[in-house]
Amino acid sequence: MGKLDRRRREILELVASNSFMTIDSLADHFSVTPQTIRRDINEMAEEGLIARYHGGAASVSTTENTAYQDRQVLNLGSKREIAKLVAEHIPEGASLFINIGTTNEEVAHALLGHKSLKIITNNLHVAEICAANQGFEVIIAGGVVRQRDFGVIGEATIDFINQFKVDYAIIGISGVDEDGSLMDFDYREVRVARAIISNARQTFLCTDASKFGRRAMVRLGHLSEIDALFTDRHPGPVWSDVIREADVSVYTAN
Amino acid sequence: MGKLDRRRREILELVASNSFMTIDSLADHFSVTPQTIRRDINEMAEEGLIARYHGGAASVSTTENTAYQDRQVLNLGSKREIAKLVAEHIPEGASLFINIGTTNEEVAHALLGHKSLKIITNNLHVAEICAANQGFEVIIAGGVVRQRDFGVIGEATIDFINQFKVDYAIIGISGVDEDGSLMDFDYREVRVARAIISNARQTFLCTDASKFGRRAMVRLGHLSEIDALFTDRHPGPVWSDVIREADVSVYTAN
DNA sequence: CGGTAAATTTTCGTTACCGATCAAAATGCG
DNA sequence: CGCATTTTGATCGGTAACGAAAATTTACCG
Repeated sequence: MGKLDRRRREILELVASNSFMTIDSLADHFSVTPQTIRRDINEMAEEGLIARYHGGAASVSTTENTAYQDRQVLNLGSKREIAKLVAEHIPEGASLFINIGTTNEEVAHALLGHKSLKIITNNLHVAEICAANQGFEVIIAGGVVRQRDFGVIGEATIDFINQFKVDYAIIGISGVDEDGSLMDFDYREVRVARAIISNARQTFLCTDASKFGRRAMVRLGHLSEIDALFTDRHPGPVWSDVIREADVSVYTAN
Repeated sequence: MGKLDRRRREILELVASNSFMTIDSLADHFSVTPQTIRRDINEMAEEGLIARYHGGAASVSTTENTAYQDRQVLNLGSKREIAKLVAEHIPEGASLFINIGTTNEEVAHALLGHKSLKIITNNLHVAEICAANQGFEVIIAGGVVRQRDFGVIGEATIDFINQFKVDYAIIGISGVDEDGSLMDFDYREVRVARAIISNARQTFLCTDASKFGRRAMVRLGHLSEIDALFTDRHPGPVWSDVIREADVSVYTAN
């Protein structure tokens, strides 16, 4: 293999892992002139290996599920802040369940600052995020993968979860009714969530305030089964009474 | 929320899902002048939300596991070709096991062209890739997630896999000895692979020719247990005899 | 060692993008 | 409605990146 092939292969790697590389930074990296890099990436762009842009090159997006990625960015700011708050309440060395939801994926990110945790999840993304930390023991629940949000559901999943008993359950939700009922759309996911709650010593509900008042079909449980609610702002006066009666600690980010 | 906030949020989404966006394409998309887009992305770049480059903006890489991503691009070309070849030998409607390995992840990509498949895997990435296809039923095996390659391993994984019996096993490997022994580095992964092979009617070994002669510690099995070998070029004369004796069909890409 | 081809650097005129500035338009608010 | 503020558009000189082509170096092979 020639030096040229090796360089082009490495360019491909660099562009792939940084998503964008300037001509100049590549020229520096290989100690060649920008011209040489231009020739490389122009030819690679013709082969469709990378995408050429003015000033550099980007990886050609091979990603299948853009719909999900788009949804994931919605309300990203508040989700991040909620996640940070939750992470501050999880002690080092704890064991956790984390279920489905984009907010929970942000929680997983926020938890990466911890040294040592034991995490059991039915969310493919959470498993993948947490696996990055050497100090974590990550366990994925087996079962059918739901296409919509990469959640794992089904009877096998419930059986799997029932094998464990952990310190904290991190739960997301699709909606909260005026009477404090926690609601979701998929009864299979609800059954998994119930198994998670009943096998955890404490349950944290993580959801942005917009979910309060949102309608969903399947009843998951009630606020009184929750120990703490983490949200971006207080959900509003309608829920003040039911939250107080349910004896839920409320933590608001910001 | 103002029109400006909405536009910036959407810019963030577009940049995130396309990894790079030019000023002009964004200006077209929002029907504003490039100046306006420049202002937007310059300010967002100051906040650290995106990365500014000459001619456009790229997503700031939040990715944790660059080491794995780098490795994944190695030999990408031949892996893709092997994967394509494998996909051509899998009939519509079949049920499959797919285990760990970057080549197998490419197989998962290649299989997306199929309409309907039932896929059971202990590889987080394969599950995620296959979940994109509405016609697929994807099942992830439960167990401990290995940090190195997002494989799921352990006793629970073996039990889970033993629940199924499928048409095809798609198997990757770390090395093949001169005597035809299939070798791997992790005995826990080997035990999962053995469970997969014994619960499949046919086994396909997918590996590039560079693995032939590579050393590894744990014996997984022997070429004679394999029905077909998919590779990028014939492994060489040293293996000709053992392959013939093992009665393995060899398919070489290109 | 010499000759040939491939790869890289150098040079230079051209094009595309940039930021600053100011004017125009939209928006918000009493 | 009218004023203040924010947001957007237009202009322009300056700079960075571009491709083409020639010159130079490197790699290869007998």
